[in-house]
Amino acid sequence: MARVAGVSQSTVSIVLAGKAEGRVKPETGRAVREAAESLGYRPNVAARNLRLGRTRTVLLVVPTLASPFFGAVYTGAARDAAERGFGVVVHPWPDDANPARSPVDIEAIDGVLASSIAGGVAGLGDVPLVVMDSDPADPAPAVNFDVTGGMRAITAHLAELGHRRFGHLAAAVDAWTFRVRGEVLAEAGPLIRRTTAIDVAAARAAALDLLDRPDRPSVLVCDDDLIAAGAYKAARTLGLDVPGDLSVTGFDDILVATAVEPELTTVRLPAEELGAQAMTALLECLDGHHPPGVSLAGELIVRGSTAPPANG
Amino acid sequence: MARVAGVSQSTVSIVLAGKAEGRVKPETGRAVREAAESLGYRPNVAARNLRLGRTRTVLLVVPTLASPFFGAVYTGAARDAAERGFGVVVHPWPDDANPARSPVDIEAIDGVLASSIAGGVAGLGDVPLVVMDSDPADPAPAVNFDVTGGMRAITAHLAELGHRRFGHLAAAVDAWTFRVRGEVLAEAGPLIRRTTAIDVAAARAAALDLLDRPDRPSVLVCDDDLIAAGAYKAARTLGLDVPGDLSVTGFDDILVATAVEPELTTVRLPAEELGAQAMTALLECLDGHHPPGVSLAGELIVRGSTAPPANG
DNA sequence: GAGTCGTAGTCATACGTATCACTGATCGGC
DNA sequence: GCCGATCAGTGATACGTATGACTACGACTC
Repeated sequence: MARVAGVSQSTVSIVLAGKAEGRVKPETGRAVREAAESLGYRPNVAARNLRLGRTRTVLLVVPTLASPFFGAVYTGAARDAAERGFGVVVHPWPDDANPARSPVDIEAIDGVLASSIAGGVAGLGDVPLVVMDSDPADPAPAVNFDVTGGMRAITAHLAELGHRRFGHLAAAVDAWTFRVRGEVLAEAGPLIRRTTAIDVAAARAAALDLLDRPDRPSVLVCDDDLIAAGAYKAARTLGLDVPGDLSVTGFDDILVATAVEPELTTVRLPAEELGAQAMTALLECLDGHHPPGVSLAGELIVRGSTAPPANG
Repeated sequence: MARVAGVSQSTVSIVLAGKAEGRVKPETGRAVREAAESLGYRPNVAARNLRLGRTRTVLLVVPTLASPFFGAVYTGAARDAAERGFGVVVHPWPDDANPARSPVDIEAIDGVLASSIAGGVAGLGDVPLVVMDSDPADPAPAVNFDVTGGMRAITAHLAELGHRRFGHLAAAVDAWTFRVRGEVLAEAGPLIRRTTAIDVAAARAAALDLLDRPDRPSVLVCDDDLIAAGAYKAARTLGLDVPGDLSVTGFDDILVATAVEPELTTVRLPAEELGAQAMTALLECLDGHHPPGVSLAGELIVRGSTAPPANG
């Protein structure tokens, strides 16, 4: 390669690293790039990584990718990273994973972007870390959704419609984002609550539990759109019309929200934006800065699943 | 590290690479591993990659990760790869991506696993390649679903119920898997067809087109579960009951299939299995073998969206 | 004309691993 | 007691890059 261009290997390195400014004559630089192009030459990544001790790769830790939500987080993060020449390796961290076993080559990673919903990011050593959906008490830099605001928008909407007493289908996941939902809802008024896995069938069973009683609530507030889909099924089982006899709200605005009938009133969380902002923050950390925490607003999307309660 | 263990760097390398058999005394090996453990030492990946000229990393090319289907493919592939000490980097290839621009460091990749639905895998150079959902005429080793069998199961089920004339909501994607669906359906009997994007709203519009006519079909066969969700909405708009007035079938059995009401009759495609088998085949290729093509059977799942036609 | 400075590029080296060729030591066989 | 063989481990080297130190050369200053 260097021979073809008629220069030394050093010069090739300088030019292709984009550091030619003021150190290499423009025409020499051009000759190098042309030679590289014609030979299809690309610098060896492994050698570069070895020399620099950095890999321009960050790790994304999420509970699973078999969820369009985290797929969107990945998409946003990867786009943002690519713009700065970074790659993203994703590490799904299912509930049943053994946290002690880290199948990831931490040595090959410059930083970590973790969803707090994922089990553990402990034991990853001392790499720069940005957390998504994290407890604000967490010392690590964080990029969060304004879950409080989103939940308040829901309760305000429901109060305006005339609902006074809420049923809450809470996700049985120990994460800050779900705790906040519960707290905001509890502030808003009296409620009855049931926890459930984030799963249509489980949510249906939990919803039946809440609905099949004399004092049943006029609305089911669900921690997740999938749970809301389960609530729909429970309503149908009991012969309740949504939203005539029962209002339902979700959270996230995933695909399912518009696939069901009636379409779901929910809060849209900008998942791609979350990934992108979190990646931006992480890359700031890698540059030695200390980016401020970010809070992304959700947006209440009123669709057909909410209406005034039947009994006024 | 070598100093702590009291041996040379060579020996450390041999032990930690797992090649100690017959070359290093068991107790020496144990001492090395203990020293590594206590120091938290892990071999440098970049140096290993440089030395070996391989990275133990493969690239997965899919159209998007914001779909649980490809998320599942990833999950299966990653699990299978991890068992053999390989990592997976995923490269979403959206329709609007510029195929000429390959943002991936091909130099850092040992092989490629590509969904034929993804735009282009051309220009990736001469790396080993396994294709999923590929045209059987494609020379590359392939791992496919038995789409033909799945589609025949659907037509057989519908014929048995008494349906004679099909409406087909076809995905407007130029890929083998969708072409086959169309061909099998055309063999099965007379049909009217409309293409649509794989999107609830677009599918609803296409379905309205098929249904709002005097000779409307008694069943809508959809290339994808999401399209079926759109068909549901069209039916509701027209006041048609599913499955009383109109049967609907999907394909894939994604989450949406059980979130809608009535739950969808569809063909379950083992997406994780696809990813895993394809990865197995790719790793075979990397070992210099030529694995045979694989065809994975789908399974007809009869749920509540199909019934005999109204007019008998 | 000697000294200084800037420009354009080269040289040598180090990153941490895997592996080939090699060395001592121990041992069995005759 | 000497030879060959086996065992257990070491030494030296190369992978391809980035970079600090260095050189060659001309221009400019006084």
